[in-house]
Parts: sequence; C-alpha cells; structure tokens
Amino acid sequence: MEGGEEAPQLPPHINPSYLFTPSLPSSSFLHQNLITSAEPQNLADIDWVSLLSGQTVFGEHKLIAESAASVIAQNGAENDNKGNNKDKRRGGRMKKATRPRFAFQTRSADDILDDGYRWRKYGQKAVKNSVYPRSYYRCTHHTCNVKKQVQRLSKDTSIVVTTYEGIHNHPCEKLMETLSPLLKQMQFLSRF
DNA sequence: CGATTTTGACCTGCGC
DNA sequence: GCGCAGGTCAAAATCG
Repeated sequence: MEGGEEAPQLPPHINPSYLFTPSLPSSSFLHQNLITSAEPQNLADIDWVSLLSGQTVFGEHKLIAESAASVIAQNGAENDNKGNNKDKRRGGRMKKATRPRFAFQTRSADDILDDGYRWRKYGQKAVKNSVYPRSYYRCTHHTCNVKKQVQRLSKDTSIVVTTYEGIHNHPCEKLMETLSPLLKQMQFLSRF
C-alpha cells in the first residue's frame, strides 16, 4: 500500500501555515507530489544517516523523519555525534548540525520538481545503496545558501526523496508571481 | 552570450 | 595509514 493518492486538498494533519515559510516548497508542489504515508521499506532503502543528521523537521516531514529515525535505530547506524568541528571548507561530510534540514518523499516521474525556487545543480554522485545517483542543488539566489539533495529510490522508482538544507532568506519567486495579482486586487478593494 | 548542466578531480571523515 | 564513501569544485559542454 502506497497511500500516495493525489489529494485535491492538503491532508488534514498538515499545518497550512508552514506552506508559506520561505524554506519550504510551495503549496501547489505539495498538493501534487507529497506522499502522505511513509513506507518503511522505502525508507530503509535510503541512507538516512547521511541525509538526516541533527535535522530539524516540521509538519508532515516530521512523520517521515521520525519513521526514518526508527529505521536508523533498527539498523544500528546511529553514529551521529562523532563529527568534531574542524575546519571543513570543501568536500567531506560537513556536520554543521546547525542548519535546519528535512527530507520528504514525492511521487514523480521527473527528478526536477517545481517547488517554486530556482536551483542550480552543482554535483551528482552515485550512492552506495541505490542504483540511481544523488543530485546536489543550490539555490540560485545571490545571498541564499540553501541546498537540496534529490535521490530516486532503487526499490520504487516512482518515488523521489528530496532533502532540503538551510532556510531561504528571500521570498519564493513563483509564489510571489501567483500572489501579486491577488495582492493588487486586495489593495484596490481596500480603498473602498 | 549568459546561465545552467555535466563530469572528473579533489577533499574530508570514518572504519578497519 | 589506507581505502572507501560522500560532498564540492570548477572547467568544459550544453542550452535557451
């Protein structure tokens, strides 16, 4: 059972307020793509230890991350707090542990999902427990240092796992595009 | 022609 | 210390 039926509305347990948090994907993105029930075997297929180390999770993502944490515990792979903070400039596993990080699954035939932000790919790597490579993206906004990783499950090829790292310090372009006519109308109406 | 992707090299942490 | 795995850089290629 996948439980990934495309819902016309947001699932009731998703807090709508977080849809407008700059760090998170746009609501339309979630409407179309979010899988609401986490499948344990799918979660086990991902290297969650490397994806989710000292992460902060919100709302729906918390469900998946919690499930992932249980998978990690089962595998006995909880080797987390060993990252000592030396200078990490390039490469390697940077365990900053201060950046908010969360992951979620989506069902899509396309790896590149429109979440409202513009991303530039800066790397791609083959990961050990997956036949599909992991792609690395950075937000193209000048002052924004948000990254994301995209990886397709080898077991269920219709599922893509996206991991966000960091907080956007600028508004979502797509969202503002959509909202601007509405805001204009509201400003116009507020004059009466 | 500028922006983005591709891709191999390079760097770092970790386990043995 | 060595090798592996994962993350990033940067030059070249590609795209719009």
